[in-house]
Amino acid sequence: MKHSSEKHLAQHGIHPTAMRLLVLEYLLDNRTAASLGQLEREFYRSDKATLYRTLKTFEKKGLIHGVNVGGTTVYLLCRENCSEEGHFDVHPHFFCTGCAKTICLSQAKMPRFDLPEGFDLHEVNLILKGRCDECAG
Amino acid sequence: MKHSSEKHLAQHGIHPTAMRLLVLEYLLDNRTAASLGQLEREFYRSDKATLYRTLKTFEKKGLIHGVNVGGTTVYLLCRENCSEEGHFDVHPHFFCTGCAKTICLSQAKMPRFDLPEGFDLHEVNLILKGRCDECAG
DNA sequence: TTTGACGATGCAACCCGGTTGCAAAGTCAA
DNA sequence: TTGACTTTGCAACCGGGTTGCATCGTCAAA
Repeated sequence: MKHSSEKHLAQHGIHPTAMRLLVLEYLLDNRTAASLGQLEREFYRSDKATLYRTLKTFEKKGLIHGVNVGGTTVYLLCRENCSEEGHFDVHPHFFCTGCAKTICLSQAKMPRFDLPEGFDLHEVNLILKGRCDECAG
Repeated sequence: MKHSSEKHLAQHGIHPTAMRLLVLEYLLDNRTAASLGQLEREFYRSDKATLYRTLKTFEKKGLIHGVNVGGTTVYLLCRENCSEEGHFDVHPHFFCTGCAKTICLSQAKMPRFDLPEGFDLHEVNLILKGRCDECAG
């Protein structure tokens, strides 16, 4: 499916290089979030900085979004409606303390929050931690 | 009120040293969360490791709790019912992108979350980001 | 086909928060 | 006073994240 990944990149205005295709396909295949460290381990031949900049490019162009999970940032593919204009798929994420995977709870709605008078809400960072179905039990 | 801080420490089984009293009083006075970095700046004469261990001791003994805000951990005083046995004051926190202060929204209730089948929830990390009443406007 | 511009890559180095080992200093009770 | 235990200070380290810079690849204009 190299073709479709290239298209995917093109749709977000990202020049498709070998590295970028590899990273994108890894994210597509893997279905869970990946951190810079994971990518470093996966693509041990290539450079940290390149991977870092690849992720940053993807994020800027609205292809993935970063979630901070206890100190490190993991990246997940965005749903359709994100672009360079902004990220619009705000939803909770679940971090499994067993397998250390992070998954989107895209179907879960973000609850409403009542802030004190005069407060202005821009962003909600919601991480649920526990064990996934495979690790619980 | 040195006396009351000492009592505060004693209640949690913490030996009251000069450093610990200073840090506790700083936390009491300041009313917002403090990071290790902030403490380093505030008590620039003293050592990072000491401050670090002070915070860790406080946390372990249930006097403060740490909240991860975009990469760095900030610490806030706990409400009454925390101890070495565990932390029981789960609530959202608000991080102001203007003044970089973190405050407890202790009055706000943690919403319920519906997880997929078989998932096990242990901990909720909820950070609201935006501007506080002083920084908005 | 050559040249030049620009983007992508690799390498090295750095920053910063967090953390640990170890020796010195302090505390306290026997 | 001694010895055990705790706290502190110093130094060093670790890992994630980030940047500067030189090199390389690509592509289009000359």
